[in-house]
Amino acid sequence: MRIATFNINGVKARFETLLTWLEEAKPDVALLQEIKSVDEGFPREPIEALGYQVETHGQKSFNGVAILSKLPLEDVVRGLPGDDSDEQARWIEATVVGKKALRLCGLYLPNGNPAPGPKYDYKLGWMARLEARAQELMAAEEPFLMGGDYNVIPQDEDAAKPESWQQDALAMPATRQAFRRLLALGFTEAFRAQTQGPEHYSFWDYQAGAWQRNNGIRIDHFLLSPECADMMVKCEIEAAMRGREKPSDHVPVWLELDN
DNA sequence: ATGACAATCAGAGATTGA
Repeated sequence: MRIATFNINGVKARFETLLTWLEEAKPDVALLQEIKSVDEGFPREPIEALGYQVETHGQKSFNGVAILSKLPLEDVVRGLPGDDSDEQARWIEATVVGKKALRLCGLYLPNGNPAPGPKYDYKLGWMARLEARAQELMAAEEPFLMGGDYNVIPQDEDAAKPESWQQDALAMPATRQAFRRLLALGFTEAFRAQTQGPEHYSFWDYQAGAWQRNNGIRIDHFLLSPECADMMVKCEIEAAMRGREKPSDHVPVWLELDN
């Protein structure tokens, strides 16, 4: 099974890009972030026409996540548990039923800038809730993964210019510490399990020719439970998407599982 | 230190993003 995570930066603005990508790349499952659309505004029919089941968790203008799957999805959960007052749409879960059941979690972790401040507090609080939910899922000892835009630069090698991110919410010590705490629950960070070294990025800013200068950061990740990591075949970043017409500022990250 | 770029909502320019 080939699963992709892709922050599309607006499903309306990215509709043609998304549809072409689905037709050509043919993911079995796509975890989408920043759909920036309410559920009723999501272009469900043309995507269903390509053979996908579409499950969305949207909101007006900002955020919003979705799961597209060629195999049936069951037990959809919308919203990250732990704070009923949180109205931001950043989390969706579903079980994809193939030969084995696999729990999928799609996430759009808060940016957190400026830091320090209330937005950074929200980010760290969200990460604490994420850890709690991950711990619950781990306890089930069944295969699951969490994929999405983590807004975390895990290490200096994950940025072309790490010095310029030292004071940024994506790379500050407390952010990296919270990410390490998550990993310490027993996750495999899929990309780094197979590929080492610098110059592997999933985001390039629209500004200042970041793509042309390869001034990128790696912030889109797959975390695999032990039972899921056992099924991993490969994990790759589709960087070429950043050079196409009307690109998102993020590119897809691919995970292939033998399941 | 600031802005560069893009999307959204709205119908200009502020807000958000990373």
